[in-house]
Amino acid sequence: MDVSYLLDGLNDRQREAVSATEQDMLVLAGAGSGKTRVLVHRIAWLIEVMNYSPLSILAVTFTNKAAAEMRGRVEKLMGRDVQRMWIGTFHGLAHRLLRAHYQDAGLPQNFQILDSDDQQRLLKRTIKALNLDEKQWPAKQAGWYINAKKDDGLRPQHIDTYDPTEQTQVQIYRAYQEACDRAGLVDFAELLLRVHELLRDNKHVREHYQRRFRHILVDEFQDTNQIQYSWVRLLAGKENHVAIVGDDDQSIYGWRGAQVENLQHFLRDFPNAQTIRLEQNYRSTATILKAANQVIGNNSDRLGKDLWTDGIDGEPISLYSAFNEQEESRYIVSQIKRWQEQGGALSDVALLYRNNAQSRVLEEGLLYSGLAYRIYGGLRFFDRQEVKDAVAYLRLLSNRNDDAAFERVVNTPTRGIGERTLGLVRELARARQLTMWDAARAMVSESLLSGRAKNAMAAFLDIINGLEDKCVDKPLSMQTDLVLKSSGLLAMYQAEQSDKAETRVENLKELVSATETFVPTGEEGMTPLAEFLAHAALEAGDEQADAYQDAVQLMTLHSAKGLEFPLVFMTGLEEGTFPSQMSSGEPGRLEEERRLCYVGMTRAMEKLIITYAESRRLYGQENFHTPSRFISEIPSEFIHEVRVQTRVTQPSAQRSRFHTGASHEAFSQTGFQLGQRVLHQVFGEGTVLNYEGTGPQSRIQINFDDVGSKWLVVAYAKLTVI
DNA sequence: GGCCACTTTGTTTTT
DNA sequence: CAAAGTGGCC
Repeated sequence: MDVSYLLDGLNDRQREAVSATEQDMLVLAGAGSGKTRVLVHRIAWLIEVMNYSPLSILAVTFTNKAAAEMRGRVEKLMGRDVQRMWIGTFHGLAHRLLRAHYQDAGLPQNFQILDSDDQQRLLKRTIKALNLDEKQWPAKQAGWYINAKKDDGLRPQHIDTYDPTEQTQVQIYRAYQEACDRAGLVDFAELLLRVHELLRDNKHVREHYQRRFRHILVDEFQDTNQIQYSWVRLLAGKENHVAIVGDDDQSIYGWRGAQVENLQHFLRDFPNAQTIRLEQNYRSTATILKAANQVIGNNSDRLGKDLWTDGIDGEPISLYSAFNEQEESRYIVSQIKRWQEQGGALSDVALLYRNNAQSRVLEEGLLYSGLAYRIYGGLRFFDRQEVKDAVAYLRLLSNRNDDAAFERVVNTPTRGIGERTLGLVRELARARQLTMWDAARAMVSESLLSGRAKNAMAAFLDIINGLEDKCVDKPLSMQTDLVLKSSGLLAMYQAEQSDKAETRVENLKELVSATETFVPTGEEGMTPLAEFLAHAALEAGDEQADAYQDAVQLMTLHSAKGLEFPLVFMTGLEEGTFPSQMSSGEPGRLEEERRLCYVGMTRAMEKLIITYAESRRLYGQENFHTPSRFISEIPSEFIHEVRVQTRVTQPSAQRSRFHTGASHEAFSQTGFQLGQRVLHQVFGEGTVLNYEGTGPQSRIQINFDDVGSKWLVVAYAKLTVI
């Protein structure tokens, strides 16, 4: 068979990785070096040339999006369906394994997945039940602690501490885990940890999968945590081949347990592994690459890698110093407009920022100028309140012991089961080690509740039981429809008088159509409902946005990883914002911020524009910042400073003269706006920084490109708007 | 049970 | 500053 198409168009390093003989391999893939391409071709090579069955290959990614893209590209390249091949996320594969081996993993057959929101609620209740002060022991921190321990493979009994604070955290961890186990609930970290324990402790299961998966490929390996890596090692056994792809310079998730060190550990644990570096970049201009290389070069302990391109130098990186975040936004808008006038598409433009709070001012600027935009990172479909309510009913149908679902819907819509009644149920559940459902049943049958509460609770139990009878042998979409109607959920939202309620009803209907289009795989004795519930938990779905609209893309630097755009704005490059205040002090954290900067810069294909604001409002307070250290790490030869902002020498004195809000409008009546570009006959071009007074006596401060900042009387200055 | 006023608390995100 | 959460009151 002619397999040359598998190597066509690849560079030498890529070919080497694709066609490597059977051995372990570390592919150090720089940004834009064709990493996914190599993975996809490697999989096809193993099947077509090495004659491996698609079933003997395991490919793991972090996000559903990456997994879907990989599967799609493999299918396209090979021209055949690889549905049965295991390509998925760590969590998706863990779920699949636990469903198949629920008994060995010590789980009930109908276990449910707990998302972060559910986990938070359950923790809150657990902390309350332990009679701990909720102020002193916030559920958030407890969750953070528990997840971190699970990521490190630790159960409560493994944690030995004399620190009283940690002892309490372990106490919460233990109580929370007992609650999960009783209810058949598995949180995200638990999925991974359970599979790790399953493979570690069950020789039979482990050997089965070791025999099956001859080749294991892991994408974005720098993002793996301890437990994910030990999974890889367990599945690899002694005989299988592991290929990992990653980039230590793009490790930006250390704060959530990812261990870059895993790359070094891999080289230690797989001593025969071949290292292949993909350093040729096909994305950015040489200028952008050189600048990014310089920045990341300031980090220590790198595996070492230098991106290069045989492409053009391209334009210099623009650096714009704004006076405040409003003016930063105005400048960005003006540049986007210029891009658009030159024929550029809006969807080719990305605005990147360090934290979500920064998006607001940018958004306002775009809105004001009428430019279409799309913000990433909003609420996703299955995260919406009304959708979660409906799903909780479905979960309860599937598993009565699901305490998280029970608590969510027992009084939604309100049916007279208040906090008092629930308190009694919780008490009984704790005393008898029952789930909420069983405790509620006991309270009704043993008449432990007052008449009214008893009736209300009995009615709720009847609704759920009655729904089950109605749903027998019905298609999933009809079950969902029945749930919405019988529970009163739909009626509740329909009755609500707000603009929100309308979209909520729409979302509930959307949920029904989602169940209609959902195609169950019919796997290992799972009901369509069970499969759908897992799908809802593991893939929270896309945000509801018109992806096809030509719109500017706004997102955090983190969510930009893996994407590319012809024109990229990196905004808010100020000390304290980026690098973030939180990362100061710890060198490790600062290096992660620098990697984030590297990730941001390497998103840009043609043009990179970096902006910062001298002053920025944060929590209602105006703060002055120095430009980010990352700016000074870029050699000046690659930078074009659009405007040299004269340093504000006495910030507090200067600040008192600033005008905002209503007076700003009055100012614009004079014909000028802050941030506007103007021309003076003697001083040349400049930008309006500030003003004082109104009418003929008003003075205006202009920062001239050539001669710096000056105060001029508007009436005499003879300024022209550019 | 629902509404209003008060307090608190603010990185980065996927599963 | 503004959103989210809490607590008191009817």
